[in-house]
Amino acid sequence: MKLATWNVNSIRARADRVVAWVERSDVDVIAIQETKATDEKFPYDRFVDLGYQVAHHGISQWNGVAILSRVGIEDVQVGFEGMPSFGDPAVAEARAIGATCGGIRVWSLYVPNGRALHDPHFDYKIAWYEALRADATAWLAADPAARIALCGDFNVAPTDEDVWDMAAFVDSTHVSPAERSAFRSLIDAGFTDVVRPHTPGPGTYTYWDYQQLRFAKRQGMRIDFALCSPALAARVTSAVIDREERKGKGASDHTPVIVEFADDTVTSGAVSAAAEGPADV
DNA sequence: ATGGTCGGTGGCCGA
Repeated sequence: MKLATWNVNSIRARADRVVAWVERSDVDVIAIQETKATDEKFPYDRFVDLGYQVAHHGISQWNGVAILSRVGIEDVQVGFEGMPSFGDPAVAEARAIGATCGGIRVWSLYVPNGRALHDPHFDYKIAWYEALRADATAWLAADPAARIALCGDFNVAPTDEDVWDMAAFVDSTHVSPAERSAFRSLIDAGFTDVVRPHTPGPGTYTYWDYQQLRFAKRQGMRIDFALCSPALAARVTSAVIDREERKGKGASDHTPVIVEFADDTVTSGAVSAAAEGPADV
């Protein structure tokens, strides 16, 4: 059972490339961020044709999150309890969608960027983290055996080795103590970065800025994660960061991150040959 | 060269 998370940076500009990646990657569930599309403009058919069910939440040309699944997609939830709003007037942005896929509670999350250390967007980012931590803590408290995956673009490099050079990040966002503390609160709440043990650093990144030839110079950041609850983390067999997908014309500035779980992890919702095939013969 | 690129949009803004 394979689960991926990927900030695609526009699903319409990148539809062919995303479809091709999904097709050859053979993933069962994909959490997508930054679709940059309203629900009306999301290319549902491209993925339905590949056998996926689609849940998308987009309300403007900004943000936008989706979950694609071929193991069922139930109890879709837009946003989480207490998720902060932003702007004047304050609006709830399209940064979180959850769904249960094959017994796993999957969240596709696009954490606010923060923009600058003293920008109102930075306070929004910290508040967003705190609300997520509070809600995620409640989910685990309600069911300590729950299989939960918090997937997405967390817009924080949790450790110094998650950026190419700390000297380049003086007075920058993504590495500040407040942001790292906010990220760590999710870890402390019981969620594990299950990819890191399989993709050790330094130099292992999920994002390279389009500017300044960052990819060619191998100057990236590890900011995309799949944080799993204890019961789900225990079932991980491997994980990879698909650096190849960052190459070439028309690439997103983020790469897909893929986690593989033990084969019997899917517990319900799957429409498979095994479920449909002959029994008691 | 104190920025170099993208995407959505058609006013520059966001990353």
